[in-house]
Amino acid sequence: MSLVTPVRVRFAPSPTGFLHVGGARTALFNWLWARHTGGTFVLRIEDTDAERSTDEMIREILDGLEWLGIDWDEGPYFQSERGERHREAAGRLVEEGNAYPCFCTVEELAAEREAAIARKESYVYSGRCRGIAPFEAAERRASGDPCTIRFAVPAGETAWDDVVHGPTSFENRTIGDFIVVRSDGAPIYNLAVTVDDLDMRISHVVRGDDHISNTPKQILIYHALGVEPPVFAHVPLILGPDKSKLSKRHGAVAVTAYREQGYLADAFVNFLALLGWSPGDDREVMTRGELVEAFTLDRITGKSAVFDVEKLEWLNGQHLTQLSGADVAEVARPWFVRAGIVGLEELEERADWFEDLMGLVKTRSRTLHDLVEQGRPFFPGPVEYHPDAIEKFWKDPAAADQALAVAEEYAAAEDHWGALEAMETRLRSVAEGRGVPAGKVMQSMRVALTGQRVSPGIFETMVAMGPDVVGERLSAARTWLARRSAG
RNA sequence: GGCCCCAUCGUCUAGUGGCCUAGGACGUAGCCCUCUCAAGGCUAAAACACGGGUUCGAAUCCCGUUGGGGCCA
Repeated sequence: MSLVTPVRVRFAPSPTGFLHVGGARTALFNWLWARHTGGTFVLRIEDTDAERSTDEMIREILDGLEWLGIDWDEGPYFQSERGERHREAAGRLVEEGNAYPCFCTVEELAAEREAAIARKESYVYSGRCRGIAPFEAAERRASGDPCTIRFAVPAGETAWDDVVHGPTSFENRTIGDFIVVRSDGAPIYNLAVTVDDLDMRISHVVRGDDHISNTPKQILIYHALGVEPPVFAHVPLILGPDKSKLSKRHGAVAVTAYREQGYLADAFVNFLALLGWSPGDDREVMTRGELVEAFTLDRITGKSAVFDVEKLEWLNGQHLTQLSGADVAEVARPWFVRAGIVGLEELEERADWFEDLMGLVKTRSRTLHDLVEQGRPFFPGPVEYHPDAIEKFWKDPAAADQALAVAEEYAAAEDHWGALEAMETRLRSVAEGRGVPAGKVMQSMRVALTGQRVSPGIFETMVAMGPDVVGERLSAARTWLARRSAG
């Protein structure tokens, strides 16, 4: 990799769809490389397909990038505004004999194709319009004869040293004279991309594997334009669980769907980075800074990777656990508000309490949804007893009630809220005095207080709820149990 | 169909000729911890697609086969 030329990379999505997982990873790799090298990350919107491109999709893409924390240094540039440059380049290609007008009609081309198929050969354009003399071509164009502009592919081979795949080459005869400008004057993708990358002084083109077959054409254009092509790195695709290209069939298409599902941007970025890349040591849970520091293009794998949601969940849990209570509170706050559990003002008033609460529930949660469900019972209001919890700890209502009677007696007498060890010692002695196993008391309390079978330690739970709520919930639980045995 | 890419546990990967009786992670199973569940710790099952070469030696290099994927048609 050249140390002389500054690193300039780009992400060039076409706004015909959302920012999907594959696109996000391509963007991420470019971004990581730019940040790692102190280079420049350019954003370019390839909106030349006017019919399918929408402003809505542009907003969606920018929204997705923003969520992931992928910021750009230049742009967004819009390819649609660069038609003039594309046509200039095409003109130069024609002038210098590297491209020529082709007057073949759709029918003629179809005939050529069918003939090739009949001969069991692969179809490439015959190149017969190449023979038309320039003056004749000019005359026909002037008279309004419709034509496309085709690139005159030379004989030989086009090769490059792909950072990911190593030496890669295509025989030029398999490429065929390809169209660079349509008959309506619109520049074709390969021309537009090449001219844009050239004008934007892109040093490394990092993009999906699906562009490999476009690369020789682009290299040919670079050479015809008299410049050295950039470095290419073709990143393998991301596959669904069935190993086909990841698509809507496999669930979420837009990366922002993962935001809604309760994943942390940092965890998602970490996960994406590990899909097709590894730091070379055994690290897996990595911060954004660590990723930037460790990222190099030559460590990208050549093999496509399956998107594994379970690993994403685990990673998210890891990131959640590593965050401080305050940081978790920061991201979790809107989730609690949106769930209708509590108002934002109240959360801000009880900021310290909420941070402590998040500290308690974060290790038990993998997503922000889990966090909400874990945190819900800590807010005032009636508790719903979860069937699983009843089944597991209140199977015998009489025994549960007996345990709760002990719990009530203990809680009423407890005056050292906050001293966890002392609280436990006391509960154990009260329970022992009543001949009820302490574990039984704690488990029954868990259901009474949270309605769930999973919660933080019972004493931490009590402290977080406070004596009043605990008292209320214990008696409510006994009433409920009594009614249940009666009915 | 043509061209191109790829091939290590179910999944993500380490591995660039000897350090590999193939390492880590997710997931799975078990154990420890324990008031529940996580987290944490320990353990187990689990892979070099196949066939030929090259080499004293191959997961690593070459060829072929098979399989998967992409692009074009």
